[in-house]
Amino acid sequence: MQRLPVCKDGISLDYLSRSSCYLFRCYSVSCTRNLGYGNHEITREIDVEGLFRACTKSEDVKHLHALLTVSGKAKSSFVATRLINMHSYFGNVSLSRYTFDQVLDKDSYTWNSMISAYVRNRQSSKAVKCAFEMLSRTDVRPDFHTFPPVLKACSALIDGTSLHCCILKSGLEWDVFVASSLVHMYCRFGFADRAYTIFKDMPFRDTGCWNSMISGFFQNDNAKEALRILDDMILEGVKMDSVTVATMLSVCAQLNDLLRGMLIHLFVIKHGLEFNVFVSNALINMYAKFGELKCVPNVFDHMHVRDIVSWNSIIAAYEQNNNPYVAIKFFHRMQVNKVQPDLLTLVSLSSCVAQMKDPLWVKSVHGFITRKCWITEDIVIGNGVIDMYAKLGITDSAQKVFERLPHKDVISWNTMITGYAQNGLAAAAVEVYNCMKENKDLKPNQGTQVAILPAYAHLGALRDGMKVHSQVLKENLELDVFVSTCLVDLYGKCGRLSEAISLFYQVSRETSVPWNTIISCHGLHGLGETSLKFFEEMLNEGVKPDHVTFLSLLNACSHSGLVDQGKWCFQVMQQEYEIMPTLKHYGCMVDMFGRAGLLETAYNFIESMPMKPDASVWGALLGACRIHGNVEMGRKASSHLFELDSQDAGHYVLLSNLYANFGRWEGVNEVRSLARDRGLWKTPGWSSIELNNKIEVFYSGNQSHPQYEKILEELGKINAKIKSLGYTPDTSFVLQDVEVDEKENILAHHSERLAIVFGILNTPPKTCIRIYKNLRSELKISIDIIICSRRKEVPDISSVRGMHVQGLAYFGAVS
DNA sequence: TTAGGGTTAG
Repeated sequence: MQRLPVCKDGISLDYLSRSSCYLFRCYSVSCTRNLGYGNHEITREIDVEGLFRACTKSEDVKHLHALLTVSGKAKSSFVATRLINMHSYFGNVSLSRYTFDQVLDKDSYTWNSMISAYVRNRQSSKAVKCAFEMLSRTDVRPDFHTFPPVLKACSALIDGTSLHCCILKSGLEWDVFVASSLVHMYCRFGFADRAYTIFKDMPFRDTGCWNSMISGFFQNDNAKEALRILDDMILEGVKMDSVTVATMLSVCAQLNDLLRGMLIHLFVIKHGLEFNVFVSNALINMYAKFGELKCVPNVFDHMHVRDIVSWNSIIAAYEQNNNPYVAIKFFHRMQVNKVQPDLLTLVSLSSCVAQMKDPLWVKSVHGFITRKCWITEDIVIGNGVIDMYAKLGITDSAQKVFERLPHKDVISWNTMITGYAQNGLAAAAVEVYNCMKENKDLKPNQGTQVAILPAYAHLGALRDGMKVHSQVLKENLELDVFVSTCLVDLYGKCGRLSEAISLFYQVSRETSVPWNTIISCHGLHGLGETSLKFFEEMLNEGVKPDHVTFLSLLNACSHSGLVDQGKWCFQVMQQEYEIMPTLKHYGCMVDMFGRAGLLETAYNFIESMPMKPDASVWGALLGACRIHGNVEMGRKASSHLFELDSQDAGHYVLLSNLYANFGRWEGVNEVRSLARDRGLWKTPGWSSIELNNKIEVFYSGNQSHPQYEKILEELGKINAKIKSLGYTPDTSFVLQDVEVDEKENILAHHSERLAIVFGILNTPPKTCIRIYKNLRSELKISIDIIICSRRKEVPDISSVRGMHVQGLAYFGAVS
């Protein structure tokens, strides 16, 4: 229905053609009766006109087509042209072509209609091909109607410029429709200046032409110039119409000018344009971009006619403002209204599912998209599905969809890299990034940098991260707030806090995100006081903290033993900023009390929680029990943990370690066999070091490294040396029931030691050696270790940022 | 009879 021109403004087709409808029904009945005798005939063309108007669905046209074929009328150019149009309105473009091919005396109307039929059904290349076929003929001439639709359809500029030549030859370039279409086409290919030259020289400009130029500048990211053209338009006394208004609403969104947008909304109401479906859709989009969700349902509910774009817009409005549940409600309403979702509906829907993290929705959404074959049709939806799987943590499905994409663009790669990085699989993210760099047709962009930098930060791969930094500087992206925040995070996590701070002060600090980053990385390195100072500065600059800010602060307090300050943060968050604590906030509090040895307080705190504590909360308590050696409390925490999440090997390891510390080996064996029965094994610990652009990974006891013998020899020497300096190994870290000698041996061959020695062997003296260890990832710190035993320097501990205390203890740096 | 310019995307 919506495709029919009479429905353009939402007027019912039935209303317009009630009389014709009656005629069509009578005619059909009489034809069906007479078909066997072959004595019926449509006599007057005016009857055909009425019959076409009576067609309300695809079947009507097919029926009428059959009748006209029987009567021999379908081949006449007059009737065929209408059939071509009617079939194309209902999306049956192949039937349009069939009708077209049957006509012997094709006139310009027939050709123009066929071209428009292709354009109407988005078959651009066929439209252009058909136009060139027409131009090559001598029996028909192109006219004012020929070029506008073809220019709209030009899928490559080469077609556009050759068509421009044809237009010049035919002398049609001053027709206002033709020239406007040229303006539109050149703008579409990014040649706004060329379009403007044509526009300027036009002897007469109608509103449509001004609209083409305004939208042209807007689409070329030049909203300011679009605004200037609008001013010129008003100066020349040309009135804004619904198209101008719809375009200008998008321009306001791009210019970040809500006030102007609202003034246009007033204009819309004053001039009765609010019932135009395009204008209302544009209003919804504008308010959504400004996050003004209050205005959105008002506009939507007042619409008389809603099309698929209206539904998509309101769904996207809530989806983009992190309100997936309301978005889904509108999706259900759309289904109740029997509006079929299209590709863009599903793009928004997959993002909603990603936000809701609802595994039940994932399969039905992916299944629906697959049935429609949309993944092969459009890259955006493929990227959406990858993102959906990645956000739910199902990275292997994301990878499968990614591999099967027929064409991958930069965003597909960025989405895959981000997907791995955000699921803690930084090494996989780096692998994808390296593959991407091998593809010479792809140019990594700002999104790529934002995707890979957190992965490097997570791995502690400072050198690789710095390479990205140099790329950022080359491309003048250092002022981009997303990129620079990632760089602050990278330098911060890798212990280069002074660099992080100087970068931080170069960034725009209007939102909480850069503040959260700088607070968090100081917290990670045990500089909780500094984190609190940054928080104070943030408040002084008038930036509103969010739940992440408080998470970073609580983490900082926890790592620095600032219990009172942590309690203060927890209180301020709720009372002053009305942020309800989540499980993560509770987890941080428990961790903070636990680390400070306040195990009873931590336990009581859990008991007082208004929600059911999850595995991370009990895990924090268990971790604290392990540090402070409280077996009884540890058992309590474990029983809750095993009940909540019996599949996480880490919980078993923690409890087993706790028993081991007290020499309660029967407890150790019990827990270990429990874990084995459930098919759980401890994640092997590994350490890595970056050397000569290569990351070397070491596992404890792994003898496969080519330098293993050399490393072992050097390690023996160092161990002997530090022992002679008075270092006693803390064998309580060895959680196996073996003799003390053997415990020392195990300790001496921990993966981080192997990596450090490899570093010593392969770098010149006084080089800073940076080790990354996977099992301490909850601290997310890189380990700066100064090897004092070899360098004969006593490190000033306060200057060694990002120091891994346990690592330093190994080599006697702290006694 | 046939035509241009507008709204939704990661």
